[in-house]
Formats: sequence, structure tokens, C-alpha cells
Amino acid sequence: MATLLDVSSKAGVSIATVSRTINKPSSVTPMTRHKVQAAIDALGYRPSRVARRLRVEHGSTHILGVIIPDIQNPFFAELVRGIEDVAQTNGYTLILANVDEDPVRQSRCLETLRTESVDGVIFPPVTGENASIRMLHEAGIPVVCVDRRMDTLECDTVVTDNIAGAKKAVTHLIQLGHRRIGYIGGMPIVSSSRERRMGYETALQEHGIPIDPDLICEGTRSKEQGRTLTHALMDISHPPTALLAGNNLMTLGVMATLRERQITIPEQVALVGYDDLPWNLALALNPPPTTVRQPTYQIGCRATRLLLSRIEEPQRPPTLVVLQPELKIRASCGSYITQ
Amino acid sequence: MATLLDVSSKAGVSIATVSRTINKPSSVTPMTRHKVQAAIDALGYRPSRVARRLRVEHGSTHILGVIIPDIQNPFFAELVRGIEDVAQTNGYTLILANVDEDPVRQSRCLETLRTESVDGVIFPPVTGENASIRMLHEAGIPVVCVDRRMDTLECDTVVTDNIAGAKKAVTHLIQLGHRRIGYIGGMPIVSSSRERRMGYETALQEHGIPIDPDLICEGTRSKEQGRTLTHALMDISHPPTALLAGNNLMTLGVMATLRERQITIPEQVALVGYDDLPWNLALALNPPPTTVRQPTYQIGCRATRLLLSRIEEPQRPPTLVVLQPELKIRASCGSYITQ
DNA sequence: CAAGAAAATGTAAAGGTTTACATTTTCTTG
DNA sequence: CAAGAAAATGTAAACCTTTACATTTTCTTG
Repeated sequence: MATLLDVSSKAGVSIATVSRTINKPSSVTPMTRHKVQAAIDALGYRPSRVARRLRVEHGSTHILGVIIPDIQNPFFAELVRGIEDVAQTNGYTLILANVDEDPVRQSRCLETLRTESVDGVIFPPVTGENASIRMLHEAGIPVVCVDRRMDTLECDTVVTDNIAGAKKAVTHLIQLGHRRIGYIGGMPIVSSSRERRMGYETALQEHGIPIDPDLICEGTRSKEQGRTLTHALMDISHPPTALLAGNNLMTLGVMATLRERQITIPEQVALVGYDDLPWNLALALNPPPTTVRQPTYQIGCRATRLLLSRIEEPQRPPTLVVLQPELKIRASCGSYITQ
Repeated sequence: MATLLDVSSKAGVSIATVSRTINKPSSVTPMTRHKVQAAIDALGYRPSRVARRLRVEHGSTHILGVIIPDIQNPFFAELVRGIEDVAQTNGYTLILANVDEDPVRQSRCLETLRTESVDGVIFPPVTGENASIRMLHEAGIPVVCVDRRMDTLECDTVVTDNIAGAKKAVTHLIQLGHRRIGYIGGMPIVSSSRERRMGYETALQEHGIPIDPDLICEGTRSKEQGRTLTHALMDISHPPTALLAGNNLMTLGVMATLRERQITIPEQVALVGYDDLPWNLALALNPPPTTVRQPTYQIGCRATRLLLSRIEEPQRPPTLVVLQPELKIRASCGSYITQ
């Protein structure tokens, strides 16, 4: 690999001049500029980002860190895509790590990002893990929370309005005549699950429907859990006529279980899922499920722009961006039922 | 951020001793080791990977670059997951870039990876772009090709046996009695598409069925193309009774189009798709499609191990790993039909 | 054209680490 | 305990850039 020195000696100038030619061409005679450029081309020289990074004090390393539970979850894939697109157009590169909600892996990854001195980090936090974030804070590395929020707004955050999303879903079911509506959601430590449950309860209350604890099931965000919880819910003495599934994995679990139990959707049980599937894949499902769709790609974009702006202006107070989800009505709720 | 110097002065030793304590504890008195460790803990010191990388000559930067068309494609998501898992357990970090099959974006990304002096790169090449790879070669950065192969085996490669996969699929259809089998595949510049078509043709030949060019459609790997090509194929005078879709996006496009045209699967047209869907999502489709399943996660793992071993031993001759795909028989081909 | 200002270029330090080599300390053994 | 070997530690250079400051060149203008 050619270095600045190689170029400078080939061009017959000092390394400072070469550096300047690259970073601030206006500060250099057209003549030198030309000579240097020729040398650069001849040698195929590219500045080492590593060396550059070491030198430039608070200058950009132009790397962003992204930590997510699992890239195979279409929600996070879409999120990452949004992040990467904005990052790439702004000349930033992405470091990606999957941590499977495992706190050990997570803190190891955050540690790595710190030692890589990335310019910023985007990740969905779990309540109470402010420690990791503070660690980054102290190292002067800005953080943007996505999808979930912290208890206190310590850093920029981009989420969707989960309460509104769940409320829309449940209200839809109520308007269709349902009174016994079950909720199968994720762990309440993650803020989004908590909020969705809150939206569920609010919608019921607003329509004067009592909240029946038997109809509320919470577990981890896995498909397996979706199955188990569905079984549990359908086994109670007076089972629900409609279900709200708290995330995409659970939606699939619920659908699979109902199919197994020969319970038809929407005839016997109506279903609204949270999180849409990519590629209009939902349309290929049987039946195409009505879902609460989050603008996931947007979340990624906004989060990244927020991060870039904070890198510019580190002292700006933390911002909270709340995007609105949308109810995609498809076939899993049927049409109005009487009573 | 505390530096070596901070630690050394706090511990009352030289920076060299601190460095040694970290990298080769055996070369240091238990007593100093203890002092240094205490200082490190007190200061929360972590070595800067950036500085380390600059110094260590051909030592590891412990970063791997991964370039893919689109992380939202479940195939690549699964691939990346395999890569990341192996990387992470070996202490490597991943840089990820989506390039949408765009050569400009791709070469820009490869350039970035070079200037980041990553330890190695994993990516699915397109025929004829050996240039980019050579560039990395010259910079001494090893490359592993996945999913697709180059014309000449210049670097380690991990693929599945696409010919065998397509052949299995088509043979299955032939055994079910089909004679007019259409092929809707991706662009022949990518080796996997080329090979799948080859497998398709071979299977027909082996059963003495003439190849009808009208039944072969090729386009980009998008869902839209899947739609267009399906329309084209079903509009010919003597349309096929069975279809092989060349990749996951196309499979979905085909299914959607057939549904639109009220053509039932498998009654009116049998279908085999290439690439399975994650999360057993295929089971939720209507009908669950028979697919050729690649061991995608495995590909990622193998590729990464291959890359790590090459980093260890740069001179080893290039290896080709071919994994076997599997035919997942589900409902989209129906059962045997007579004639 | 002189002289001072402005522009271009050069010199050298700094950034945080690793490591070859030099120096000091500890150990071994006669 | 002396003296030489072995072990531990220290010193300083190197990795490649950027950039403050110094120096040289070019330009401006009276």
C-alpha cells in the first residue's frame, strides 16, 4: 500500500502538500495539484482511514455502530436498511452486531464499539440498561435509541406511537363487535411491549369493556412463545373471539397455532398482528393478516439523521421523535359481526 | 478516554510494561501485573483498537467486511447472521454494506473496506468484476466469494450446488407427470442463476423432454420481474403446467401473479420455488410452496471460517466449498397427476 | 522595484499503540 | 558473594496521517 510519503516523493513535494491537495485542494497551486494527482493515480494511493482516525482529534471516524437483536427479524432488517441508506449517502460506514437480546453479548459489543471509537451508536435499548449508554456517553460517543425508549430521555430517541398503534387495532376489533379480545405480547421490560399493552387496555376502557387479566398473556418475543401463549389463551373457559399479537414473530406463532387447532381466521377468531411483513409477504399469507404497520424504514432514516446531526452539534438537548403507525386492514378480522 | 500513558503513570511503570501486561501477562511480574490491573480498572482503560491497528503490521484489525445486495432479502439476512455468529465468537467485528447490485455502490464500498484495511471481505460477486477483487488482492486483503462464483477460481468460494438444486426441483415435477415446465429465473450474469437454468435444462434432457425456449424467462431478481415474466409465460399459446421460480423474490412474484389471474396452485399450475423463507414462513403461505432450500446459514459460517483460516495462512491455495441444497416438498405441486 | 501582505509550501509534532533494543533487576551457581 | 545468565522493565522508534507554525514564494501597490 502506497503511503503519503510515497506520493510526496514521487510528486516531488512534501507530505503536507499532498495531504492538503487531498483534503483542501483550493489551498494548493493548480500546478502542484496536478502533479500530486498524477502521483496518486500512478500509485493507486488511498489515504488510510485508520491513520487518519488516529490523528483527527474529534474528527469523524465515519463509522456508525448498530446493535440489534437479530438481523433475521424483518423488522430489524428494514430498520438497518434505513440506517444504512442514510449512512452511506453521508459517507458513513456501518458496523453491525446481533446480540439476541443477550445482555452479555450486548455489553461486549458496546465495548467494542467504544474501542473502535465509532462516531455514534444506534440501538434498541432495554429498560434499565442505562449503564451501557452512560459508558458511551462518558467516552463522548452519541447514542440514538430506536424502537424502544429508556425510562428517562437521556439521548435522542426514535419510536413509533405504540399506544396509538395498539389502540387503533383494538378499537378496530371493538367496532367489529368483539368484546372478548385477547392480548399476546412481548416482555414488559421492553418499552414497546409495555406501551402496546397500555394501548390495548386504554382502548378497552374507553369503550367500557372491563379488562380481564385472563385475556392478557406476555412472554419473550419468540414465535414459540406465540404458540404457547395462544394455546394457553384458547384453553380458558371463556376464550376470546379476537386476538392482538404484540409483534411479528408472535403473529406468525398465533396463526400457526390457530391453524393447528383448526380454528379458522377470521370466522372463529379475528386477529390483528403488530408489525407488517416485508415484500407484501402478508398478502401471500392465509389469510392476509390485518396488521399495525410501523414506518420501520423511516425510523432507521430518522435515527441516523438525528445521530449525524448530534455528531455535528453534540450539546443539543435530546430529541424524541414519535412516528405514527398505520392499521393495514386485510382479511384476518372479517367483516362486521353482529353482537 | 484514558490512554496507555495515563495507566502507566498511575501504576508507576512504563507504557511498555502496561502494554505487555495486557498482551502477554506472562512476561510481567505478578506484582506489576496486579498494580497495572488496578490502574486499568480504576481508569476504565480500554486499548484503542484504532491505534493498535495502525501499529501492528500485518496483525489483525479484527474487522471483516460484508457486502451484499440487500439485507432485507431473507436469504442475505440469514447469510449475514451465519457470518456474524462465527465472526463474533472469534472476536471479529463486521462492517456491512448494501449495494443493491449496483456496481458503482459496490466498488465504492470495496474501496472503503480497503482503506479501512479490514482483515477480509465476504461477498457475492457478479461475473466479470474480478477487477474489484484484484484490487483487494493487491492490497493483501483476502476475499471469500459466497453464493455465486467467479469464472476462474481466484479466491475461496462457498456456494450451493445450484445445478443439482434445480435438477431436483425439475425432476420432481417431471415425476409428478409434468412435461411443460416453465423456468422463471434471474439474470444469467450471476452464476447461480446460470447454474439453476443449467440444472433445469439438464433435468429435462435426461428425461428426453425437449427444451422449449418459450418456456424460459430471465430477468433481474426482483418480485416485479417475477410478475412480469409470469404474465408473459402464461400468455403463450400453450402455457406450462408447472413452474420453477429462480429465487425467493421471484417465487413470491409468481404466486401473486397466479393468484391475480385466478390460476390455482397446484391444481392448474404446479410450482417449485428456489430459496426457502425464514421462520417457516413458507408454512403460512397459501399454499405452502415446495422449495429448494439452501443451507444459507451454513454458507455464512463456512465462508467465515474459510476467511479466518486464510487470514492465518494467506498462501494456501483457493478452496471451493459446495454445499448441497435440499428439496422441501410442501403443497404447491399437489400429488401425482395422470398424464 | 522595494517592501509588505498574502499565498503556497515545508517541517515537525502529535495521536495511542507495539516492539526491538537497551538497561536494570533478579536469579543462579560456583 | 561475585559474576554471568535470565528475567523484567524502560526507552524510543515506528505506523500514517493531519495541522500548527515556520519558511519560502508570489503577488500587490505605492
